[in-house]
Amino acid sequence: MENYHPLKLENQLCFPIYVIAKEIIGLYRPFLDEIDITYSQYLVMMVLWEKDGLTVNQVGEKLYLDSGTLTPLLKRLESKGFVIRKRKKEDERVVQVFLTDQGGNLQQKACEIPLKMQEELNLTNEDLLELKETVQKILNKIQK
Amino acid sequence: MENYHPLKLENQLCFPIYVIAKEIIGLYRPFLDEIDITYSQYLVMMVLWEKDGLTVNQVGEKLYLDSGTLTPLLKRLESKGFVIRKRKKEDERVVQVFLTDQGGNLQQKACEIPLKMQEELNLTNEDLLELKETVQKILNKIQK
DNA sequence: TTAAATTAAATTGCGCACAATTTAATTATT
DNA sequence: AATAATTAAATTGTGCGCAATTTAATTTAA
Repeated sequence: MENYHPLKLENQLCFPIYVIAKEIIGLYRPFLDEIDITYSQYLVMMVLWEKDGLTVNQVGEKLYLDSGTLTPLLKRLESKGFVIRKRKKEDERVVQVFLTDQGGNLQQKACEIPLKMQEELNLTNEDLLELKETVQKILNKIQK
Repeated sequence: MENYHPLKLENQLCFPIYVIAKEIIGLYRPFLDEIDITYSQYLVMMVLWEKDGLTVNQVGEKLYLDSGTLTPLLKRLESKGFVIRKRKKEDERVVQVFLTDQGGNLQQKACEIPLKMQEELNLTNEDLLELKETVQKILNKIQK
């Protein structure tokens, strides 16, 4: 019987998760290219489609991203015309992010993406649910 | 009963995977800082500890990375003294990557990391196995 | 055996992701 | 009211990650 080698790639937990995340994001790419946004930008847009006018901090809390990532990302979304960034009158430190009309309309174009991705992944609902539940369970543990 | 919203963040599959990968890599960081490598560099070192002298292509196949990522990464590992890159005599297009003594010795310093990470994650063996199996299952499906 | 096609790595360019620092505004203290 | 502490975003710097192109070596075909 072979020894257990904790430093072998095949025995790593994080590696397959890291790979699968990259691979799935890669599958998104052709669909997202069509609407001219990246995966990270898509996440930001989803957050704003759910609730418009959030601050940079609030977006970051939902996506686990900091201002070092979000500031330039939001500027790119702004230069594409999907959002505008406005400093709050009551507190000039705070920047709120608002959807433009174009940014709002993008949701209609994006709404086919989840279905297309489901076809792309071609997983059973059980597999999907199992994965989501397991990952969520771990995530909750890590972040407690 | 609420409608199902395919564009809501909470209904995304990839997002929690992407977050969990980032979070776990973040937990590795303090341990990897001690031996002065990044997570990606750690993956490359694990590959080389398993089999020394692989080509850039072979490392890339194992880690799902291309030369655009690996060439600069390997140069950084080389400048730290952990590997050396040598073009093959028989085929000058091919670059082989070899561990230096320092690179080989690093394995002894790294071997406590998996255990420390397991403590950090504080997951039951069942959780770990469940996650790994589910992720591997999906990964196999995606890459067929 | 020269020309064409292929291959491996390197390069270029862009967009994250994050640590650390800076800037500017606000709030809390003295 | 002036100072100190805190806060939000922006900035700086480093290192991926990947698409697209380039360079150089090798192989295949004409």
